[in-house]
Amino acid sequence: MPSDTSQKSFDKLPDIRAVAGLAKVSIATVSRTINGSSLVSERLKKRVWQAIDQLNYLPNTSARTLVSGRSHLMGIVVENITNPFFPELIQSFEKIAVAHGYEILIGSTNSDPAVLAKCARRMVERKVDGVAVMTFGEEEPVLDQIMHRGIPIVLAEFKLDDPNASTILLDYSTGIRAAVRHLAGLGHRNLAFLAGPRSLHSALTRENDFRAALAAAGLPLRPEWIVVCDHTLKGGIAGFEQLRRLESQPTAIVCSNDMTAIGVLRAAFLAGLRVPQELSVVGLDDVDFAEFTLPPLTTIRLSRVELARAAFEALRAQAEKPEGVHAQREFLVSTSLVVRGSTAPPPA
Amino acid sequence: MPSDTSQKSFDKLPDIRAVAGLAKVSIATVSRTINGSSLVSERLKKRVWQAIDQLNYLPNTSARTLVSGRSHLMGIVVENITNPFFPELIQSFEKIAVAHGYEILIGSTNSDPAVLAKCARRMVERKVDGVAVMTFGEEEPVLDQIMHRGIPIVLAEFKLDDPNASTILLDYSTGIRAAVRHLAGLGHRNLAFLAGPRSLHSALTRENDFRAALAAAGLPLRPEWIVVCDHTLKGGIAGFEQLRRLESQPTAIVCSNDMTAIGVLRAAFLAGLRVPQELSVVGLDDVDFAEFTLPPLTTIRLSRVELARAAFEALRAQAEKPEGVHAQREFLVSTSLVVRGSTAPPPA
DNA sequence: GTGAAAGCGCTAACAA
DNA sequence: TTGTTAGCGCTTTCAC
Repeated sequence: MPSDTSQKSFDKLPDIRAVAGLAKVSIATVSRTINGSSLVSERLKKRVWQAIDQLNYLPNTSARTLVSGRSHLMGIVVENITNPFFPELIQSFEKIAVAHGYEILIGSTNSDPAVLAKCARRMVERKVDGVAVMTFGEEEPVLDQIMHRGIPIVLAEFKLDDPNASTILLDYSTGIRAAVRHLAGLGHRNLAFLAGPRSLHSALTRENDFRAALAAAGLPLRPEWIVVCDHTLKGGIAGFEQLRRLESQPTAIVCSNDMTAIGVLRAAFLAGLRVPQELSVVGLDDVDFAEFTLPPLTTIRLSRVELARAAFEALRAQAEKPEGVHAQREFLVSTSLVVRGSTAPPPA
Repeated sequence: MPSDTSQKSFDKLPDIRAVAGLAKVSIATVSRTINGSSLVSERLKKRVWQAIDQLNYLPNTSARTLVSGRSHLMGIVVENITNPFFPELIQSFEKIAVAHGYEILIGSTNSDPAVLAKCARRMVERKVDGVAVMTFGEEEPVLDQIMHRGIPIVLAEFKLDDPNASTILLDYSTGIRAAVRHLAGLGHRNLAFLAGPRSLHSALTRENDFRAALAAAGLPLRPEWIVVCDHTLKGGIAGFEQLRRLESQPTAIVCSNDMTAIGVLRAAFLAGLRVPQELSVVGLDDVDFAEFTLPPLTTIRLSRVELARAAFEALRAQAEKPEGVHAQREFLVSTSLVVRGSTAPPPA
C-alpha cells in the first residue's frame, strides 16, 4: 500500500494541504469551506468536511491570524485583583467572548503605569481585535499605543476622542438614589457615606451621587459623616471607627463599594453593634459573596454581566464593522438596589 | 526630504524588515537581537534596539508562533465557575504565567463533556504550549486530542499514562487531620462531616481522609453524621438541616469545602444557633472570602497559589525540555489548617 | 465554482 | 559574526 492517504500519519499533524489532498480539491476550496464561503458547491463541501473529520484536522490560528490580521482575541485590562469585582468581571467577559468565538487575554495593572504599558504591549503583539480597559479612571497615554495601531478600545467612565474608542458610562445615580430612598422609607434620617479614594473617578462620582440623592430625599448632610476610605475591607473598618468617634452617630452607612461595607459589617460585629437592628449598612457592586455575608448585604448592584456585555459588544461592533465606519459609541450600564438583610428600621 | 526613513510612516505598521532597514542590518540580525541570541555584536545590537525604539516596533506573535511552533500560551481548564475556588485559581495561574512571559487561555467546562471538547479544540487551534486540566476528576477521553498532538498536559488528582502528562497530587490528609486534632484539642468528641458528591474524586478522598483522621484521633464515627452534600451553599444548608433532624447532635461540623461551610454558617444563624459558641464549623479550600464571613471561617487551606504554581511549572518543564526528554512528573500540593473564628470549645 | 499562486512576518538552516 | 533564503499554514486575489 502506498504511504500517502492514511488518516493517521504519525510524523506530521494534518494541514490544509492534507485535507485538500484527501478531498481531491484545492486548498482554496478547503479554506472557503471552513470559512463558510457561499461559493463552494455542496458536493465539494461535503467531501471537504469528510476529509477534515477523517484527518481530525484543526486549522492553525496563528497562520489564520497572520494572513488575515484578525486574531479573534479580545483583551481585558483590569486593575486590582484584590477586589473580587474584577475577577467576576473577567469571568463574564470571558464567557461572552467564548460564546462569540473569541478568546480573551487578561491584563492586570495593579495601578502601576509600567505594568499597564507591558499589558498594552502584550495585547498589541498578540494582535487583539479589541481591548476593554476596565481600570475606572487610571487610564494613561499608553493607550495611544493601542489606538495608533487601529485597535478598537472601550473605556469605563472615560471618553477618548478617537474614532475607534467607545465608552461605557455607569449610572450610579439610579442605584444610589434607590438606596437612599429605601433607607429613608425605613425611617432613617441620619446617613453616613464611606467614600472611595478621591483620585478614582468612579469613587468621586459615587460620592457626588450620594450627596445629590440625600438632597433629593430632603435629608440633611453632615460633612463629618462623609469619610474617605480606600475601597478595601481594612478601609471600611477604619472608616467605621472614625465614624464611631464622632459625637452624633448615623443610623445607616452607605458605602462606596462592597469591600468597604464588609469591613463595616466586621467592625460593627466586633464593636458589639448589631446589624441591621442597631445599624443599617448598604454596599455597592454586589460582588458574588455579598449574599454570603452575615447578615446578607443590602447593596447597589453594578452588574458585571451587563458591564462585560457592553464592553464586548462595543469592541465587536468596532472590530467587525466594515472598513472606515466609525462605530464609536456610548453605552450606559445602570445600577439597582438589591435589598437583603443588612438594612432595617433604625432603633427607636 | 525623501519619504523613506521617517519614524512615523502612516500607512503600515513597522515590521522586522523596517527595523532591519533603519538599522542597516539583515532581518536575521534583528531576529537574533530580539531573541537574545549571543551571536550578535554589541555594536549591531545597539543599532537594532535603537531602530526598534524609534519605529516603536513590536514583533508579531502570530508569525513567531507559526514558524517556531511555540505560542507562549498556556491553557487552563476548570469546571464550575460558581465555586470561587476556580476564579481564584485562574488568577494565580495567570499571574505566574505572565511573570514567565506566557499568556493564558481559559476554558470552563461546566461539567459538560461537549464543552470540554470545544475547549480542547480551541486550545489545540491556538497551539498552546500546555494545558492544565483542573476539573478534579471529570477528565474525558477528549484529552487524547491534546496529548496526541504532543501538547503537555497536567492533571489534578489523576494520573495519565502518557509521556507528556504530569500529575498534581493533593494531600488533603494533612490538613484534615490537623482540623480534627484542633477540634479534639478544643474538647469536641462529636464531629460530623458534610461530604461532597460521591462522583467527584476529590470529594471522596476528602471524606475518606476525614474518616481516617477521626480514627487516628480516637474519636467515634457515627454513620448518620456523614452527610452527602454537593459542594454548594444550598447544599450546606440542606446538609445542616438534615443533621438537625437527628436525635443526637454533633458539636462540630467539618465540611468538604468552604461553600458548604458557608451554607452551614447561614443555616445555623437562621436556626438561632451561635457559631462558634454552640457549634464549631470548619471548611476546606480557604477561598478568599472565608475570612470575610461572620465569624471568619476556620478552614483547611488548599493554596490556589501553590496549585497554580505546580501546574504551571509542570507544564513549563515539559514545554521547555529538550526534545525527547520525558519530563513527566508528580507534584504534591499540601493543605494546612487556618484557625479563625468559627471554632471554639463545645458548650459545657 | 474552482484552482494557482502570492504573500502575511517571522525563525532557522545554511552560506559566507 | 552576519546575511540569504526557504518555508511555517493559511487567506485571498486573480485567472479560468
